[in-house]
Amino acid sequence: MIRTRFAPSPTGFLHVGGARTALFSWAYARRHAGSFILRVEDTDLARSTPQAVQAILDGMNWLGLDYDEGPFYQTQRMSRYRVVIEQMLAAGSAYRCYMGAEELDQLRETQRAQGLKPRYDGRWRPEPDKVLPTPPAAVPAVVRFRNPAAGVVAWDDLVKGRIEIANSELDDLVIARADGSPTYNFCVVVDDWDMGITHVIRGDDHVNNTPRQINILRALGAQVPLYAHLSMILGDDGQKLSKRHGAVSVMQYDEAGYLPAAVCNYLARLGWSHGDDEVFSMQQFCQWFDLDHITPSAAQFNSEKLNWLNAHYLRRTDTARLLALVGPRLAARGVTVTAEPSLAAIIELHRERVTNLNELADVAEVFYRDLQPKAELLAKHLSSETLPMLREFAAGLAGISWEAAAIGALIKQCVARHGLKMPRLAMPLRVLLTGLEQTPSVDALIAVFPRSVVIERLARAERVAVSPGSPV
RNA sequence: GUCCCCAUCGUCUAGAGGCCCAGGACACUACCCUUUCACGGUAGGUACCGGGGUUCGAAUCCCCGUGGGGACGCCA
Repeated sequence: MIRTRFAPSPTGFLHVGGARTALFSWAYARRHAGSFILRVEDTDLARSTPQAVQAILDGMNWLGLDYDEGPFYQTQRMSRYRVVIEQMLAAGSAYRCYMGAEELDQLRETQRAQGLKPRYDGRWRPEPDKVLPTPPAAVPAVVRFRNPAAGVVAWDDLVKGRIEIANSELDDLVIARADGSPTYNFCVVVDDWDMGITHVIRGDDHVNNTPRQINILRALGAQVPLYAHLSMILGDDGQKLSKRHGAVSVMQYDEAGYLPAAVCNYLARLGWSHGDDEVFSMQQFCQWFDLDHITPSAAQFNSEKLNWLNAHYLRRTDTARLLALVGPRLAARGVTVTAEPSLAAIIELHRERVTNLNELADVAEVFYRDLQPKAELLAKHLSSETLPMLREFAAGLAGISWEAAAIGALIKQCVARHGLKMPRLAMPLRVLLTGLEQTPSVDALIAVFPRSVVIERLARAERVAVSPGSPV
């Protein structure tokens, strides 16, 4: 039985890197009919917040990443960690260290100055023939793990291949602070062990923690899980994703009008591939996903490709669903959606032309709110040549049946009678009706509006025409 | 500084010794479609970081270099 986990620390929102890690862990469990566990690593009381926990939950929910167990909170497992620490102390795989924090800082500084890797020097580490100093009464002890002194720790990383690190590179890490609280690397080990995690899929910033964790796991007599370290995701500019470099919450993609399916699909293809397949459902992804075919190198986020994918998904989403998605967005903007013109018809007409839900809302807004065309656009498309044709068209509107075909016929008629090309009429119509130069074909566009609104908006041509300084 | 990791078009990637003078996708350019803009269609340019090996043969294996990244906390 395969068991994977996603273990974020709630110190901020769920960003794309975390989301991708969660997605891969989730997909791997789904692929193998295993369990996906959510564990909140909140041992840093100072930085963890309930809002951040909620933000992570929201993000996962939006993406559709459901978990089978959890969320577990490390802060609720403190008694368990304490028990394990006592066991290790008793077994001799951990020991108390009375070296103060300043003393440690000093040591590290000296080592660094000498060009050495800063490490604890093992002065309180018990050895067979070693005489330990007398514990100072006033200094509270930390507990350190007694890391093996010799040999190498190695594992076959499922993404990066075999990684070996000499134990001599590792020092005896603190597993319990002076106040008795357990530290990160230790909690992870106990949790992964207790929760029976078989595959640890996480960011490759944890590669350096892995040998330490393996050593502790071994000291505990626990089964060592398999590890897969995912390389990081870089921002659009190739820079590391950070708050100032556009690291955004996945929920911001929701706000920006992206579909979760598109974001998932995009994230899935970032660092993972299945031949030439680019567009696939989450269901398909879960059938295909495996840990081979994951790239070991870092990937740069590409918003343009995400946009393309989103547009693609938008085109495939049925109108009813889009209606439910766009409606609230319009409401949030204070736009009242009325029966006429029909929002469904507006969406139908524009769904192939936009890349996100907000653009769909933007264009819908034009129908429900009378946005004034810009003077320069009117000046550009209205002329003494087109004005009579426009009048004739507006007049003709009253007597035809209200459908795109009839409207189109009227347009062709007017254009032909004046011996002009189609755009000479289509462009002023677009601008007068929507304030935009780019719209779907005008006949279809007009058919969506109520007849009265069209006539009213076309009347604007007259007002422009009489104003002084117009090119008419 | 020490240790670890990474390296194919601008970007995401295919590629697990011959199928590759390197394939797909986004982006880009041109053309077609066309009532504008998209969509769609067709065509096109652009890449194996460098140097040494190994081999009949290397994008693929090995070594060195270079570049990038990560880690060295009583943070996670």
